[in-house]
Amino acid sequence: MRDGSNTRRKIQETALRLFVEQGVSETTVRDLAKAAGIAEGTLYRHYASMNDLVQGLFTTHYAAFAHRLDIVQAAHTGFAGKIDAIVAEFCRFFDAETVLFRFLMLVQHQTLPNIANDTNNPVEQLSQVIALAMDRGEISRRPVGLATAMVLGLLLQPAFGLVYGRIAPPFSQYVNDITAACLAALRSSDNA
Amino acid sequence: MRDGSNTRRKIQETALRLFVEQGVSETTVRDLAKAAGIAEGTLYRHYASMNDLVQGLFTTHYAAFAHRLDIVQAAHTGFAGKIDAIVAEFCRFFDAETVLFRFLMLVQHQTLPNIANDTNNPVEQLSQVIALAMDRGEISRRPVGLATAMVLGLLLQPAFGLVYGRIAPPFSQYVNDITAACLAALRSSDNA
Amino acid sequence: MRDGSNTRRKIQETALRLFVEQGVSETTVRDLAKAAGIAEGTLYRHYASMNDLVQGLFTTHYAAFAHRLDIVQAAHTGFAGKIDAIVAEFCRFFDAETVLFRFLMLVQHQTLPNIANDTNNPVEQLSQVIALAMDRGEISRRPVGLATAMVLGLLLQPAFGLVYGRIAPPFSQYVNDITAACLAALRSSDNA
Amino acid sequence: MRDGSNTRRKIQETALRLFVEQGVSETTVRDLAKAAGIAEGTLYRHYASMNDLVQGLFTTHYAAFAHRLDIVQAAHTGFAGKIDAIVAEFCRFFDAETVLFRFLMLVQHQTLPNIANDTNNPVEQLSQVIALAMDRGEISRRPVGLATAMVLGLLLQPAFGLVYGRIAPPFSQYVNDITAACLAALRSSDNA
DNA sequence: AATGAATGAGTTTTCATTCAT
DNA sequence: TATGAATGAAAACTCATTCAT
Repeated sequence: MRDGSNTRRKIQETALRLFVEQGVSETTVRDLAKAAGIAEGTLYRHYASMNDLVQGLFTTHYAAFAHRLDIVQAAHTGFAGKIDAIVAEFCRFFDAETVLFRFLMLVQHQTLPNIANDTNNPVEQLSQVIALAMDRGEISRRPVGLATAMVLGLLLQPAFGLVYGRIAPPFSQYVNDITAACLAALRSSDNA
Repeated sequence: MRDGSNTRRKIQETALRLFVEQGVSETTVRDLAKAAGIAEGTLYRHYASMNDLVQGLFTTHYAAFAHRLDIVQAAHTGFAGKIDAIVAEFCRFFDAETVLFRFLMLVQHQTLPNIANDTNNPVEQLSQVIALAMDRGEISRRPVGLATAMVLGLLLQPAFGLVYGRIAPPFSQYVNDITAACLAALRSSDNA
Repeated sequence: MRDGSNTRRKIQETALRLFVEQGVSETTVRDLAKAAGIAEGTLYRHYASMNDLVQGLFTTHYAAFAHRLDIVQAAHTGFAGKIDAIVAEFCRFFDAETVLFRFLMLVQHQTLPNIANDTNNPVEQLSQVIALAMDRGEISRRPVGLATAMVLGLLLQPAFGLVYGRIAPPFSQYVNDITAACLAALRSSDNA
Repeated sequence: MRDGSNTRRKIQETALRLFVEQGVSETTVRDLAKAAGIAEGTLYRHYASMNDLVQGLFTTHYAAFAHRLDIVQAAHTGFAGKIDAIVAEFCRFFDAETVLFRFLMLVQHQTLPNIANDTNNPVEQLSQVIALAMDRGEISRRPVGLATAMVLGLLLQPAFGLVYGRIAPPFSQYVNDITAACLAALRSSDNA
C-alpha cells in the first residue's frame, strides 16, 4: 500500500489525538507533521488546508455516528427501547474510540452552528425520537428542544466526567443508570 | 479617566463579547483593541498577556459564581430546595449575563483541568450538595461524580440549546421543569 | 531640597547601576523608573530622552576623569612619575566608583567613535603623555597609537578581571605592579 | 539550494557584519533579513531566536579560536615561543577575519560571565600557558589572573586601536613588538 | 515637578501554505 | 507522493514617549 493511504490514516489518527490533547486552534501543522512522522508539506497532498482536515474529520465521523444512532433506534419500537439503544451506542462509542468521541464533542460547539439540521446529525436523530415519543404520550409534553437537550446533557456531561477523571471508566457500565435517568427526567413534569 | 479602571472595564466587556462571538483563540489583540477603542499596547498595561486576560476573566467570575451558588443553596435545608435554588441561580445568571455565562462554558473545558477542586468551583459546590443528599437518603445511591454530571448536563445542555436557538428564551421559564427533571433523574435507579 | 535635584541624583545612580548590571540597550525606562522609585514620565522632566541620559552621564564623567588625569600627570615631570600617577588614578577611580567606572568602559566602545580627540578624553591625555616621553627618549620609539593602546590594555583588562572575579580587589594594590609593567612594555623593543 | 546550508551561511555572515557595524542589540530581524536577502521568517528555521543566533555564533567561533590557540602554543616548549605563537595567532585572526574577531570582542563582555572556565576558552588557554611559565620561573610571580589580563590587554586594546583607526593595519606587523611588550611586562616586577 | 495611563510604531515570533527538488 | 526550506502576512508583545491630571 504505497499509495499514501497509510500516510492519510496516520495523519488522521495523529490529528485527532493532538486536537484532543491540546485543542484544535492550538495544534500547528508543524506539531502534526512531527507527531505523525511526515513532512509539513505532505499534509497538503491529502487535505487542501488544515481547516479542511478538521472539517473532514468532523463531518465524516459526525454523520457516521448519526447513522449508527439511526440504525440502533430503528431496531426498537417503544421509546424506552430506543433511548436505551441510543445511550448504549453513545457509551460504546466513547469506550471504543474515546479520542474520536472527544474530538466530536470538542469541535461540535465551534462547528454546530454551520451544521444543517438534517438527519445526518446525532442531535437531530435524538430530537426526532423524542418528538415521536411525545406525540405518542410516552413522555411528558415540553418543548422538544428542551427534552432533547436534557437527554444530551445526561449523556455528554458524564462523558466529560470520564475525561476529567471524575467518573470511573468504562462508560458502558452506566448505561442502565443513564437510561433510567433519561426516562425519569423525560417523564417528570414541573407541576404536582 | 485618570485611573485606568474605565479602560480595564471596557477591555473586559469587549473581550468577553468577542470571545463568545468568535472564540477565544480566534480573537486577536488587534480585534480586541479596535472593538474596545484602545491602542493595542494598552492591553498590556492591564494584563501581562492575552492568555492572562482569559485566565483572569475566567477565574474571577467562575469563583464568584461558585460563591453565589454557595449562598443560595445554604438558604435551604432539604435537597429539593437546594437543587431548586441552584437551578434558579443558573438560569438567572444565564438570562442576566448571557455573554459572561457563555464565556465560562466556553473556556471551562480548556481551563478546568487546571482548576483546583476547592469550593470556589461551581462543580464542586454542586457535588457537595449531592453528596450530602445521598448520605441522607434523599436521592438514589450512585457515584457522586455521575450524579453531579447528570445535574450539570440537565443545566448546561439546555443552556447551549438557548444559545443555538433551539430553545426559546428566557432560561428562567424552565426552572421548575429542569428542577423536576433533576430530582427525577437523581431519584431514579437502574434496577426496578 | 524639594527642587528635584534629589530625584535627578536618584535617576543617575540607578541608571548607572542598571546599565552596568544588564546593559544599556537592555535597560528600559520602566526598569529605571521602578528601580529608582519614580514614575516613568518623571525621567522626561530631567532628560529629553533615554539616550540623552546615557550621553549625559558618559560625557560628564568621561571629561571629568580626563581632567583628573590631566591634573595628576601634570604634577610630575618624568614619564615614570606621570605614568605612575595615571595608573594610580585609574585604580583609585575603579575602587571608589566601580559602577561609574564600569559604565564608562561599557559605553566607551559604542560612543568613542563619536568622541572628539580633544583633551577631555582620557585616551588622548594618555596619548599626549606618551608622545612627549617618546620625544624625550624616555621610552622606545613605536607608533604612539600602539604605545597608548598597550598602556590602556594593561589598565583596562585587569579592571575587567576584577569585575569578573578573576582578580582579587582592591585594584589599587596592583598600582606598582601595573606601573612597572607599563614601563617595561614601553621600554621594550622588538629587535635585540 | 535544496538544503538550507547556503541560507544558513548567508545568515551567519550577514549577522556578523551587522552586529559589528551597528551593535547586537541595535540589529533587528528586519535588518538582518533584508541584508541577507531572506524573508524574516526564514531566520527562525535556522535559529530559535535572535538571541540563539548570537549565542550560537559566539560559542562556535570562540571555542574554535581557543582550539587554534591550543594548537599553536603546544608547538612550542618555552614561554617566549608560546607567547609569540599566541600573539601571532591573534593578529593573524584579526587580519584574516576582522569582522568575526570584532564580533567576539563585542559580545565577549555580555556573554563571558556565562562561559565555563574550560579549555574551550581563549582566556583560559592563555591563563594556563602563563601559569606554567610562572611555575617554571620564566616570568615574575604575580596573581595569574593579573598576568593573564596584562597579556590580554596588550593584545585586545591594540586591536581596538586598529578598529578605530588609531593604529595602522595590518595587525600582524606588530607581532614582534607586542610579543616583546608581553615578555617585558611579565618579567617586570614592582620592587627593585 | 511628578504621575502613570495611554499611545502607536516597531520588534520578535508564529505558522499555514507554497514550491523546487 | 513526499520532502522540508522558504515565504510573508499576521500575530503577540515591547517600549520610548506623550499628555491629562
